[in-house]
Amino acid sequence: MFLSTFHNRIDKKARVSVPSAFRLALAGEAFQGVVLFRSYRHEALEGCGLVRMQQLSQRLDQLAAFSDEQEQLATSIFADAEALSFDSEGRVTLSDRLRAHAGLEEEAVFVGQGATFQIWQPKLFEQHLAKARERAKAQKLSLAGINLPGLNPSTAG
Amino acid sequence: MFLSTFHNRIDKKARVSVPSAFRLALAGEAFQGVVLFRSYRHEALEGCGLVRMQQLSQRLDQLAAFSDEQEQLATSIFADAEALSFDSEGRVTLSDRLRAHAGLEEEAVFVGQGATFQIWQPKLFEQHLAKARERAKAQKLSLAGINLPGLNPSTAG
DNA sequence: TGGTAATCTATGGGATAGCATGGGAATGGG
DNA sequence: CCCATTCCCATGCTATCCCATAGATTACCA
Repeated sequence: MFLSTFHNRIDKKARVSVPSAFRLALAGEAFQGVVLFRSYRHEALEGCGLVRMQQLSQRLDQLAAFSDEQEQLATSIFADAEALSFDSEGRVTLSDRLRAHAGLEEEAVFVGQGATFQIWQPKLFEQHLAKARERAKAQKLSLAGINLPGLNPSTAG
Repeated sequence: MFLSTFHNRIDKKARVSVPSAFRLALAGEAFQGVVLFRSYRHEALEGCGLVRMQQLSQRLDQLAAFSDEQEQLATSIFADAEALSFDSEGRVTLSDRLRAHAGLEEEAVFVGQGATFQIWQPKLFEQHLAKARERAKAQKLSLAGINLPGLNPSTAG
């Protein structure tokens, strides 16, 4: 599981430490590294382990229940994705293409999303988070019967 | 289950003992620690075990991969949550971010909420409790038809 | 029943290991 | 032969581990 947010530096060689908590979440996988691709919705990167990408691939193969749009989306993700392995210190090197898309220069914010994570340029993430929080608060999040204290007003005691 | 209220000190290293009763409630889980996040509704922290978060993550993941709502919810919930493991004495270290949100300095009040718990700054909790009691009194709240001696005035002999 | 010993919880502080970070050396493809 | 990437080592900081103490409660035994 990817939880919390971490704030790391990108050095002159475009290397950045993947937070140890995230590395721990991937410790069981054969491929020691992360898969990164450009978010189609945000000026940010999406990331996960290789295992998840494989599962996604299988689901696409077996199920034809996806819409054309979704299939296209998935295809573009696979085409865009890069598998980056950890160096001995737990860092990965970001390509120019990835950095350009997310506006990454000297700092990166790693954002846990449960099964996946995102990488943001600090200022952009600040804006994004403010918006997300506001909307979440306004909408009384009640998706799929999810009931979380502090999110659903109805659970007040 | 998290029951009762406990009053513990926060030391200079921002460590605080999680009440042994709460640790006992989490004894069966693989991850020995707690997940904390900032409450939306209060100037306080919400807490639970990692298992609860994983269940949430799975439900969210199955629901609608790549949907806007899914992503927004994931950001609101998981980006803010921190998984803090117990040290050998059953303490956790609070981050600056968590402490700032709840106004925590030297003391913390752990408040059982059943499936979850809260952490409050003592004075703020006192105020919160007073308000909650007042409201309950005014509305003569009953728990959805549940008749519990000592809670429902009407049952008094 | 009373008194003492043992245990557990909460707390504090010092030592140590791990993490994030930076720079140089070796490697290999163009 | 040059440039870019990867590997390896050094460093400061912080978090974690480990030990010590005190108070309270519980267990035990006479």
